[in-house]
Amino acid sequence: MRKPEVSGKNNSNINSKLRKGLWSPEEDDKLMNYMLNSGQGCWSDVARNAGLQRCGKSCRLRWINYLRPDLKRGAFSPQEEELIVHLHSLLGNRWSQIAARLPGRTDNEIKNFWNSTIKKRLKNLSSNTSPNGSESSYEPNKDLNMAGFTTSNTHQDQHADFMPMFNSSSPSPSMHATVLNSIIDRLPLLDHGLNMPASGGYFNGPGPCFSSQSGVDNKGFYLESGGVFGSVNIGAEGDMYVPPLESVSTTSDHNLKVESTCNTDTNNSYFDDINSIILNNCINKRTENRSGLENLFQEELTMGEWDLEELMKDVSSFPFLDFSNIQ
DNA sequence: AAAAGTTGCAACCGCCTAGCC
DNA sequence: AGGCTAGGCGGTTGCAACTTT
Repeated sequence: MRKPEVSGKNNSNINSKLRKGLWSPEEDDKLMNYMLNSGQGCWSDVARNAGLQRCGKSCRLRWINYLRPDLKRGAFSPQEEELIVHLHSLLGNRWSQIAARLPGRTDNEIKNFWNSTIKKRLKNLSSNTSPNGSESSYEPNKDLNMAGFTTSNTHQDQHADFMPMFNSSSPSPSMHATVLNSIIDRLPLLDHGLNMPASGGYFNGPGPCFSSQSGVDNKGFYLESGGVFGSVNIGAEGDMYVPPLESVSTTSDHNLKVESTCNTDTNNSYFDDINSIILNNCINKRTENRSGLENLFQEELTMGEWDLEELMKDVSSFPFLDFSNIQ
């Protein structure tokens, strides 16, 4: 944490007035009141109109990570931990994508949680289970990786974080990548207000608000205990409404770009089917053993059985997955 | 009780992309 | 096409709080 401070830049009158560091309760009140009354617009306007001597970016961050009314706060539940582990094994360090599937949680919160609690736990597990007990052999993602992704911790190797390992009999890596992306694209995604309309429509009702997305079928899922998502419940509320799926594909250098070949106009039944297959493959299996995270992590270390061959078989029967253009 | 070490997490930084002109 | 700006993201930092010695 940082002490509240005034920016030290002297070459700009504006910058020299901008505060940095911790937010005071008064600042929080100003931002909260402004957001509740006026809604989100341009963040630099928000900062100015709310009477805050902060940059827009700082206001945005404060709102998203701390002030948003739908934030859950508090410790992560075992179910949430489990889900984070699963999602991380699929998505890597795409914290925003992971957060989008955890209602009331922010990417920053999940990132911090991962880097402190889960990494530490895995490190301990790894040192306990490795033959030589050497800590230097610790590779977080590799330990976790039920899908067999190879990992690296270097910034430049983030691409590799998401590359599946293939044996000699596997189809081409690009085909697998396509399949993986189609899987990722179909993981349930929660839009908990990070992308609010400028009109302020976000505040039309109390509590969490899931917005619909234009251009995508609005069906979504309703998840029940023991349903599509197995026994994974999110928080005390239990059941979740999950809005339509959103593509995860990205062109950022930090992430592997895998072109989705999916047709977004796909018949809903395909979404239902593919989600059943995917979620049954990558989540339900893992929730069968409910005797605690230790077991879960141990399982991750020893099984790694996310059967891509089986998945290929399942997935390839869906016409919206067109592999014909894969090189 | 005090110093040293560790942890948790809020906030910043730098990079990237999209949109606008 | 190129420059500028805002928003978004992941990585990193810094420090209060907590724990250990």
